[in-house]
Amino acid sequence: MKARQAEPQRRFERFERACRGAGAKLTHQRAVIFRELARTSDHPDAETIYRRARKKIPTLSLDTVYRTLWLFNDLGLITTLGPPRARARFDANTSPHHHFLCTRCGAAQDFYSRQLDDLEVPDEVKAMGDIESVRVEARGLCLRCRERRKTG
Amino acid sequence: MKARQAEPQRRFERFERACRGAGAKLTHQRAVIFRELARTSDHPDAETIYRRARKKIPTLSLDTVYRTLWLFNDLGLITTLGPPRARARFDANTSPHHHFLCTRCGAAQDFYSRQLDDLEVPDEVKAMGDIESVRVEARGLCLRCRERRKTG
DNA sequence: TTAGGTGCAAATTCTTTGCACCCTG
DNA sequence: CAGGGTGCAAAGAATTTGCACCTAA
Repeated sequence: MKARQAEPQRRFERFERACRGAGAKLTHQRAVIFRELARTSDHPDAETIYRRARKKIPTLSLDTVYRTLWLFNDLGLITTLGPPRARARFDANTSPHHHFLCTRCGAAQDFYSRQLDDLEVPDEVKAMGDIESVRVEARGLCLRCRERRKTG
Repeated sequence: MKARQAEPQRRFERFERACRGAGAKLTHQRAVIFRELARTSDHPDAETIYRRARKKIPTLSLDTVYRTLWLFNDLGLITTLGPPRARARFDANTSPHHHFLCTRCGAAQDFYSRQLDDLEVPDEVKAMGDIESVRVEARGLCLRCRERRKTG
């Protein structure tokens, strides 16, 4: 686990390539923000990243952090926890089920699978706390958005 | 799939029991909001539920919807998509991995499992769109929060 | 009756935008 | 040097809170 996380350099090179490939400039801010996110595994929010990055760039502004993070997200360099562009979303279905989330529009669909309901997680995870539920989250472009991409 | 969702009555009874059990009053607003959420599987946000519930109770206010939803969440009657009390959270780890989320404090931890990386989802899901990733999301009380619950 | 619940309005918190200046390519 | 990027300040969303009245138990 430690070993897998110790690849900041590799990630940074990937970041450079992605920026160049997309014609996005490689600014100091972007580099610092990316490194700050790549060095941790605690899934920080924008405010937290802002606080940390300011130690390197005291003049950095929070809105730049937001813009930069969503750019990275669009470039496929990072992802978000939970539904994309999240605000709180609720689910009254308390029976075991799983989710498909559209990365473009955020739409969610339930799906069912006996096999997935009984998934075993590693002991390592059981040691993180008292597990209440285990669900599968599939992400991708939903049919409607795939259609739209072709059209508009 | 249809069959499993067609249990609004059962859900509603569960809702009544949970309210009574917790000493929470069974108000008209709560009943309507719960039913509105239980009847759908589209994982609406608070605003959407508000719009729908207003057809039944035109004087309903948005803040009541919020209060009610979080109450239901605390009673274990509903859950949220993604991290609890969500604001956007970011992840620069693009290698296959999975998440443990604390339902109390929202903390996230990564975990790894070759076996879970290769999870197969039902064909039904592949028909929902172009799947980009499949991850496992385990939820529960993290060690720190479990400790706190005992103490304070 | 009465404690908890609701609606309203105002306050917060979180995120996005417009614009003038700056810097990478 | 040109066009995208940044910082600032202000706007806009989303969510929460204080308070007086209302209602289920």
